[in-house]
Amino acid sequence: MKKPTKTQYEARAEVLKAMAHPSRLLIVDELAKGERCVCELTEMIGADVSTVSKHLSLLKNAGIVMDEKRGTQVFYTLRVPCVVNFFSCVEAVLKERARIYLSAVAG
Amino acid sequence: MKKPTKTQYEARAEVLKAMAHPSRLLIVDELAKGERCVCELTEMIGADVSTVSKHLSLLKNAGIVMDEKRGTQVFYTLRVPCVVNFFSCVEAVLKERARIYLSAVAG
DNA sequence: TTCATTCTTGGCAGTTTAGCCAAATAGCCA
DNA sequence: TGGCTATTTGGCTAAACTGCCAAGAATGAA
Repeated sequence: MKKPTKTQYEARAEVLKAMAHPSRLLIVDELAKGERCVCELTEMIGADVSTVSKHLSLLKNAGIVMDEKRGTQVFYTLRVPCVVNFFSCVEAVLKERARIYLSAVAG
Repeated sequence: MKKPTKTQYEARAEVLKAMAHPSRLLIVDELAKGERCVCELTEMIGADVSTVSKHLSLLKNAGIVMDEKRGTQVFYTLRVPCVVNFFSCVEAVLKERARIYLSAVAG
């Protein structure tokens, strides 16, 4: 990887943006355990089905998940499981942020 | 890590959202090589200084970078270097996406 | 066919984000 | 102090995002 172009950064940003939403992170986290239908995810998230469906289609367009229709249900799975690894680093950032906050309070 | 709460997913999303922008990805990529002042980053990005400054302050609030003022210049560094590791997985997603696209074209 | 279920799509209102310019702030030097 | 450079902040507009409801499409059962 030499020097990514502007377009490459845009493509990368698109992938990250697809994950940068609480409900979509919950979806990814849940799919890491195995396939789930839209109805199951909808119940977990507690939003309108149409909202969840749009989140899923966004993740699908980003290339992160894939879907498979079986009967009236649609099951989603992670297409690129490595995205789950983001969490540990994100947690590290959050810990760091807590540290900053505490040291600011302590003066 | 048992079962992240809604608030935890929101915090995580905030971190990812901070990275989900082409210019901010470029910044992270560049800071991975070492500290840079605002002026250097501004030249690389090719946007108004004020715009770059806002991107940096966003990354800083997210806990991803930190700044140090020396003279009239402000130098930024990665506070949590592991974010650089996101790229390889993001690239995997992009490759997968290209594969989907090609198979769609091929029929 | 008709009905019920599951999911997707269209459309709308409210909120957030991006990027520019202008103005304010901070540090350095004469 | 005054001027110069580097950076941040405020304000504005345009664009993008979110979530709901309503409507449409697909499947299976009666």
